Amino acid sequence: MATRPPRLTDVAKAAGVSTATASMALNGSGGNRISTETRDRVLAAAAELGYRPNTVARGLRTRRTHMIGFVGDNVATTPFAGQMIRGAHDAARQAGFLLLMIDTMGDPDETGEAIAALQERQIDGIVLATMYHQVTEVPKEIKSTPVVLLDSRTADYSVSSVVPDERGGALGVLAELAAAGHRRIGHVTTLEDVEARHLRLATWREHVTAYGLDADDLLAETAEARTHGGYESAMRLLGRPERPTAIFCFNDRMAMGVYRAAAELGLSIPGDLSVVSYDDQELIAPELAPGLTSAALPHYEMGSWAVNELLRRLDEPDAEPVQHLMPCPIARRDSVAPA
Amino acid sequence: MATRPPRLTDVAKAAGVSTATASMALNGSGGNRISTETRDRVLAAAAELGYRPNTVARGLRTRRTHMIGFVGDNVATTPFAGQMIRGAHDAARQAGFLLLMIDTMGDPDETGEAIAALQERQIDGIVLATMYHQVTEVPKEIKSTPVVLLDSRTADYSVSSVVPDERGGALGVLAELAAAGHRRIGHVTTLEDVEARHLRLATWREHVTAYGLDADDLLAETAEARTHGGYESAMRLLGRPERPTAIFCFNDRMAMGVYRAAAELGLSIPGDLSVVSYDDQELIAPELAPGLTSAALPHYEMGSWAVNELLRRLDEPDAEPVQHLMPCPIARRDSVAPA
DNA sequence: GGGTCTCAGTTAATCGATTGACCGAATGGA
DNA sequence: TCCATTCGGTCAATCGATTAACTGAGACCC
Repeated sequence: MATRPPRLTDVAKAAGVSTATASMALNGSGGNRISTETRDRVLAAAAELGYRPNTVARGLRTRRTHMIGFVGDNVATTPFAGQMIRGAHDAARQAGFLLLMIDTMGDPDETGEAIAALQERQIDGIVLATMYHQVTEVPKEIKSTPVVLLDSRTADYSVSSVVPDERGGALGVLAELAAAGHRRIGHVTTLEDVEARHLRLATWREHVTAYGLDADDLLAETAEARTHGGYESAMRLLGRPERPTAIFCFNDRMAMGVYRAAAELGLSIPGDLSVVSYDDQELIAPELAPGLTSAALPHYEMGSWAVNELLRRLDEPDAEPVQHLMPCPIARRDSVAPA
Repeated sequence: MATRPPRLTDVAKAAGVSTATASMALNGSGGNRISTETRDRVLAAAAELGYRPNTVARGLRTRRTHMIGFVGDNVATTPFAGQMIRGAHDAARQAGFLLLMIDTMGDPDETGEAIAALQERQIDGIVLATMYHQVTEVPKEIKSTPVVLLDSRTADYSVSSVVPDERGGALGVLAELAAAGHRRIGHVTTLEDVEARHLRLATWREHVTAYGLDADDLLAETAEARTHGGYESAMRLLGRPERPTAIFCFNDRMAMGVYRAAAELGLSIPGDLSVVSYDDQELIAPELAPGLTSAALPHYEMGSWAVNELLRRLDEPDAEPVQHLMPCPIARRDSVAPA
């Protein structure tokens, strides 16, 4: 029981062949130099002994560790991280890779350290994930290591990246409102200067001005992207002389505040006010009453896309970098009714 | 730029010493066989070249990879996972270790595969994490690999483990109610047959029967552990002739339903009804109005404890296994008022 | 019969570090 | 003066795989 796990030598000995032959038989490499019966003998011996290759030794020789570094800026504290990681994890697993995870807590120094630590371990590539859609730079520590950006992009598009199609998602939920006949649509957005804010805001602006409404004039409110911020913004928005018949929220948390404001003002959702939002957070959107129609951030898909793109680049290091926009599907619930 | 990263040989050559000397100088090993000036020369050369050891080669030789396998049963889909992972991650990082993560989706076959995949990569030890407090078995694939259980334990306590002190947490929130003078305290619990349910329910029962109340008779309701389940349970509980003045909820999601039920019945919280709960989920407990008093699950602390215990066992493989109960601090908010 | 292929393997170098065994010079003790 | 230590290093084996180069036996062709 306390014996060491079997090595390739043991398998070779048991099958009566050299380690070279054993290696080729097990890996199917070396063309057809191994006869079928020899291969079977080796395979049988390996199974018999419960042989598992030592991938550290293999990695030393082949310079491939089948490990991917996953560097996140706040993996733990955001509810989105899970799906991103799982998407990446599943795609990696499928290809025989494993994820070596580091959370940098958003500290650039930490990021440098993290990348160094990963490179020391000879990871085959790196997925650089941010928890919120943004524009970043690739740390200089990454030299020739292949890298793919997850939920961010570089300013010059020089590195493969995947980000949510914010515009598409925003158009999607706004279309829900439009189809229900809404024209005066308010927007409640965040204070933070992030890509998501800009794109959602711009798309909303474009949408309402298409009706000849003056977006600047009256319909957007800004606050901290939490329940309370949503509440205050909604109170202001709904307190106006000509109140909007619908509100598009920056995210579900703010929508939660909008719900509360509506309740306080005696407005029923969706009877008196329709609400749509972004993120489709599982702990919020479906749990509110009525269920909130929201554009989902495709975290799982982005995670898996990033890994697959990275794997592709391992085989074709000189392939052109790709910028991918991942569609944001609309989760339709009961927060929209005819105007 | 496209040159290979420097190897130990390069450092040795640059410093005019053998690789053995370079290795010892860099690692501080070999006692005091290296003179100070030689050491400085080697260190300078390494810094100059930007030398980073190849830990794959090192791992092959030393049989230590400084990687810990983190196997979770549903890492992605639960909001708790993040803190558990980060606790483990931080503790590992601090000691120069990295986490190799696998999510098994709760599938036992997957777990076996995962462990094999990790062992092939020669990880130094394994943290087996479950997302909900439960009793498990250690998969037989783990033979001599050191392992620590995170948020679960074996029936026979043969493996080190850490779980939340459910009893302590429940007593804590119940004490909040007691201090406010509540006696008729209802309980809303989950249908699921999990350790958390048993311990919280038992503690509540013990608490209320201490007042001479008959727990069986009237005060516990069971439903699915979601908002709606909490809502229905609360409706039943509050519809009784002598309604409870306070409710202890299995978790925050159910508490959310209790809030809704109270609102519908025209009961104000905490004026007419005090509510306490368990889990202290960041997206729920502080966001509800009024803020919910809840016993926090110490996921971060458990994660870091598990890794530290694992690291300890790497040095002392024969140490007695330890079963640790991690305290659940009470997050006091505004959902409790005098009866 | 001699040369050339193919087949089915084996031998040995290699990946990049760590480390036990060894070694020459200087120091110290008797 | 001579032997034993200590000091400060070097040599070479080693971890467990992969793989380029080689080899011996038959088959095949002319």
